[in-house]
Amino acid sequence: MASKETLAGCPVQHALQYIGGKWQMGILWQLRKGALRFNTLKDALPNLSEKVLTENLKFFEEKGIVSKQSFLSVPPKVEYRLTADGQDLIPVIEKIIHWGYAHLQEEKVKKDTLFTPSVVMNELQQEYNTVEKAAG
Amino acid sequence: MASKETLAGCPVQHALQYIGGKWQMGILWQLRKGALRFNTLKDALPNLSEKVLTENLKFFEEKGIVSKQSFLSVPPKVEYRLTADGQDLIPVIEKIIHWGYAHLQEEKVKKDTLFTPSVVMNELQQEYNTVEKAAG
DNA sequence: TAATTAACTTACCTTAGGGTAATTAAAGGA
DNA sequence: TCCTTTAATTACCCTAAGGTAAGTTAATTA
Repeated sequence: MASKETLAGCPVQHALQYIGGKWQMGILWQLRKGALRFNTLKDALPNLSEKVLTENLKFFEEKGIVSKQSFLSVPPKVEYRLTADGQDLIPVIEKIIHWGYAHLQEEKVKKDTLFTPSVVMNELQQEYNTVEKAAG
Repeated sequence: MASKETLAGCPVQHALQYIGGKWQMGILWQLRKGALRFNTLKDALPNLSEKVLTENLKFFEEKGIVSKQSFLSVPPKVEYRLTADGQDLIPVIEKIIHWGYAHLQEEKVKKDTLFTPSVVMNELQQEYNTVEKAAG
């Protein structure tokens, strides 16, 4: 996540530092409601490895998007939460998720449209009926 | 741009196909007002190479985000424009640019804040006074 | 005849993001 | 004594995105 330092003069490139990575939006989205522990976060995002999660959290922390709270205990307990700047990203991510959701449905419906369009629609709506499941 | 086919079931990953690339938002943003020729697009986005522009336009076309119109002439003339689906992405990109712009200013101001905060602010506002310049 | 033009294509290289798997710390429990 | 737990770190590897530079096309123009 070192190359993300460059081209900071452009709003687009700047924003891309925080949302362009494969797991970045997923992580931030999970944190939108409050603090989460490392493993909770990890479990919420299947296929996300510990290494990548650590990397991303460290980057977010350095950039002031996420804050970290370590409890001195054994085994360790660490909580992550969004800073004010991080919170500002949530509506942005929300908009992206909405677009993705809408056009994902569109795509799936196009493929099956010759068969059972309404059935497909219902399946999709059940599958994605909560925004909870939208990121990850 | 081949790996972007995978993980299509997640709205976030789906959207990332179209906005996660270094130049994707810049290209789409330039096209927001109407058709542009290949070289016009290229000139509007400094440091974007022809190869990468071609790759991205081809991808967008395959995905139905951008449409292409070739005029049979020598030298060739080709125009690109957003499809309806592509247009849907503009408000999303707009939101991203707004966030990037705001937090870019914040960052720069933090660095120089001990010296001439109001001067810095003015410079920044002049530098970025048009949304035109926001993407690229 | 040679140069210019627009929109590519091709070949090559570099890098960084991400994946996999093993290892670490210290305390408490079986 | 060994295992478990949590939050990392470390050492790899692989791939794809992107950068660089040169070549291609065919008609027009100097």
